Amino acid sequence: MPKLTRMAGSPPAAVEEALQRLGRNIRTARLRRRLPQAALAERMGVSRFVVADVEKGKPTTGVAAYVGALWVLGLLGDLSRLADPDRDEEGKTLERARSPSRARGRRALSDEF
Amino acid sequence: MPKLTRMAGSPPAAVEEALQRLGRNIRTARLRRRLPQAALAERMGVSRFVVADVEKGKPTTGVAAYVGALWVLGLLGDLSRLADPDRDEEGKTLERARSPSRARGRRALSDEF
DNA sequence: TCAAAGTGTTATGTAAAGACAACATTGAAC
DNA sequence: GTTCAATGTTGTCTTTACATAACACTTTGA
Repeated sequence: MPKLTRMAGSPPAAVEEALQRLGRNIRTARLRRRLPQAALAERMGVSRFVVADVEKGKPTTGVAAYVGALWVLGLLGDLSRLADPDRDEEGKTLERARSPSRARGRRALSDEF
Repeated sequence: MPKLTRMAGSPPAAVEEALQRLGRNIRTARLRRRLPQAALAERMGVSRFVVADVEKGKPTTGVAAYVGALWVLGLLGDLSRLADPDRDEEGKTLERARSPSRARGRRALSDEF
């Protein structure tokens, strides 16, 4: 990836913090299971450095590394509720009586920050 | 990344499905908000192709893209519960009366699948 | 129906993700 | 304390993620 995109290079504080917390949580779960980084890495099929990056919350690391770690640790279940349409109350409100397969027409979220 | 790691290249079905569902959920949330891929991408500071990849659940795409999309859509809150140590019951059980900062000693999860 | 906007697809170039290696540092077990 | 495994750090090399651009296809709003 060229130039380091804004999101990956210097993400907004909220995104950065969310990733760091996720990394810490994964580390906590790993330590509780008495699993060295290298062992977790082996089960994921990556090098131990990727696990270290995940635990640091590195934004440029691939999703598969994060999700794979959750999988090995048996914590994949929580992921299913992420952005769950059934729980997206604001989304349900915005979607007034229609489900288009493309985003056309006036945009609900066009310029509010 | 050389060779396309096992996790990123051909993830276990559970991981692949989890990513695809997440991608679909993000897409649903975007459509409900009447936001074209390009507009979401612009707010994230990436190209529209990255958004398309996220919605497909592409495993090699950076986490920041996924989390950034959730952020723009106002769905970052759900992420904080991912791998939450307080909710990791199995982890709490395994951690019998200690919190090491390194994984040493007999491993709890060493060869069970 | 039909035009315009949204989305998908393909191709090319570039900069970084991830592997691997070697060494330093840290902390748990004894 | 001492030892040794776990983790952090640095550096090189290969492969690929992402940007950009051009074009085809599809949906929807008028």
